[in-house]
Amino acid sequence: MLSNKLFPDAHVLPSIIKACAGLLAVNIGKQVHGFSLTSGLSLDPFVESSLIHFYVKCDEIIAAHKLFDNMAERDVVSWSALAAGYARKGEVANAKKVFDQVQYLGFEPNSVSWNGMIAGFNQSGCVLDAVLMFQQMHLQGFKSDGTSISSVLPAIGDLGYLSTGSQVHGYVMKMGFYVDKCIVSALIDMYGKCQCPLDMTRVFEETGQVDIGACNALIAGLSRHGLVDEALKVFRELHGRERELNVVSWTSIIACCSQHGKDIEALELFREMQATALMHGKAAHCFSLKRDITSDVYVGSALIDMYANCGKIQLARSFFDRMPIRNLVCWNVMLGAYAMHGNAKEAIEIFLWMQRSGQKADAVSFTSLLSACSQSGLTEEGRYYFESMTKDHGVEARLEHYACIVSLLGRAGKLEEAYSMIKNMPFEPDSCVWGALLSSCRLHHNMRLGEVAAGKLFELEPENPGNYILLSNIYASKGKFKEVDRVRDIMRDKGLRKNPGCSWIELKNKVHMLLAGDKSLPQMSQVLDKLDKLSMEMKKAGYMPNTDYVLQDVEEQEKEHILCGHSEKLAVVFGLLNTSQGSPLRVTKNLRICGDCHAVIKFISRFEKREIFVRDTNRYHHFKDGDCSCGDYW
DNA sequence: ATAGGGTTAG
Repeated sequence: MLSNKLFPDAHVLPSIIKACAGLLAVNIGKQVHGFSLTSGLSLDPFVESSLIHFYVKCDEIIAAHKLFDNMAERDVVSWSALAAGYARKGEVANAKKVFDQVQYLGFEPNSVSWNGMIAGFNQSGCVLDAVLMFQQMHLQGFKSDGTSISSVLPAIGDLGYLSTGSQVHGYVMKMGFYVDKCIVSALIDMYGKCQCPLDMTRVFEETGQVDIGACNALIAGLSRHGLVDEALKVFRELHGRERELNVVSWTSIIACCSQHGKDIEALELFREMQATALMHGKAAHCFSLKRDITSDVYVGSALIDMYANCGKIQLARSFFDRMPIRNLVCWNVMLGAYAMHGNAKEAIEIFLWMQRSGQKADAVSFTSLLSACSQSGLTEEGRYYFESMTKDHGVEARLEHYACIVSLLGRAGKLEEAYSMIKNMPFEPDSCVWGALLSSCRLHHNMRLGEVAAGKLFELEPENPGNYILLSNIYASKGKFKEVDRVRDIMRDKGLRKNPGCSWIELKNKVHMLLAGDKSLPQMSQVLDKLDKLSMEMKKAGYMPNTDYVLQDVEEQEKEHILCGHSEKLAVVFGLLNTSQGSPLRVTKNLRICGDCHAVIKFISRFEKREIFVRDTNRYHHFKDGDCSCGDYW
């Protein structure tokens, strides 16, 4: 238009601004705002309210409010947009104040006003306020329409309000809303979240139609209940009918597999998706190229997570720094990344930055923050944030937070304090909390509390071999071999075996799996030779094998263990033999790294001049020049 | 003519 020397007027501008809001094109939108100011078109009420909405969508509530304050006349639309904006930000008090003001000034809130509030509260996770808004709407005599219903259902699901959900379901039937695809999907989602997989399936079957949204909701719901095979079946049926699978279908099923340990299936589905997507041709390809997809909040968050999981924490951070927009997930992923690497100082730095940016922290943020403090021994900082969480941030402590704080105190040797923390918890401690205490008792050789924790764990999860092993380790470290045997007997009677240790290493695009005492590896004799040579060098350097950890491997497998060593050691040496001098090694282990292996790998990193990354179930260990990033605090 | 609200995944 401009290059044709045509001047935009007050009719076309709102559409342009709406498009900017839809694309979250912040900079272009601001340019259009500038244009409307210089041209005088900003005085038009339509232009003004579309601009308010634009700023609300781009999460710039302050800019939206400033605009609102300068308006000549304010109508229902502008009031509602502002109220919804505060709801989106999770500023509940402000949202309600502005919303009440609409009625106080004599305006009638319409369905868009109500629905905007419900949707806004939903987006900021204020799900209880979303449901209350819905109920208030009814109390004031407003009938909910399809939009209100599909907005409120996910909130009801998050809260697990099954009876409210069923009431809404009844209302849906009465009003004939079953034809609305969004509502059907939302109902399936709600029953899934309310632990009712049967009602979920019933709704899906009752509606008869195979809508893609409903299928996707069903797949997600089945996945939530661990019904992976059923989810795959629904997906395959959908796929087989040559129906249009959308990106949500693929994402749901891939997530379902990767969240339930089917990593290979997840990767295969991903490949299959790419092959299918190729058929959609150039249009999709051009779209993803033109749009810098790595800066999308979701893609970006996943990339940060992936690089952090692969040990490339600096790369993860540089992606994070370049994100144009960051949402809660994005911040939490970065916090979690630092927690996994035990970088508590950086985690705290990110947390403070998050506060300055106006992003509210949630329960997940604090889990990472506390876990980071616990990993690094920042005991006082961890205590401070645990208190501040409820007091200053309004986040109620959950089980996982107690598990973190117990582990924080326990690692620091404050076992009695950790125990009294458990005793004073406002709810029943679960296996994670007791497990944190037991691990700490193992670390500090505390038999008395170790027995208490183990006793609880044997009730809570009698089939988990890890707890028996930990208790027997405590006994072994105290020389109480009778008790060691007693625990071993219990394990044998229950038919439990120690989970086999297993490590992975990726070499030349192939993942190699190594088991403790594995003989199937073709290069095993070379690996053992190398290990022998390294042991000799280590002894020359004054290294003493840690018998504390050898004691955990009594019984038949003992000989193999001593001969072949633990899987992480094998994987590291296997990596040494198959990579060029000086290149880094990355190993993943299915259990926590063993203390003896930890010492050996420290030595190897210096002697062989290699950077070695080992990820265990708990965190990353980054070995370099004979030291580990964990500072031996673990 | 022009502005404001919805489901499923990460």
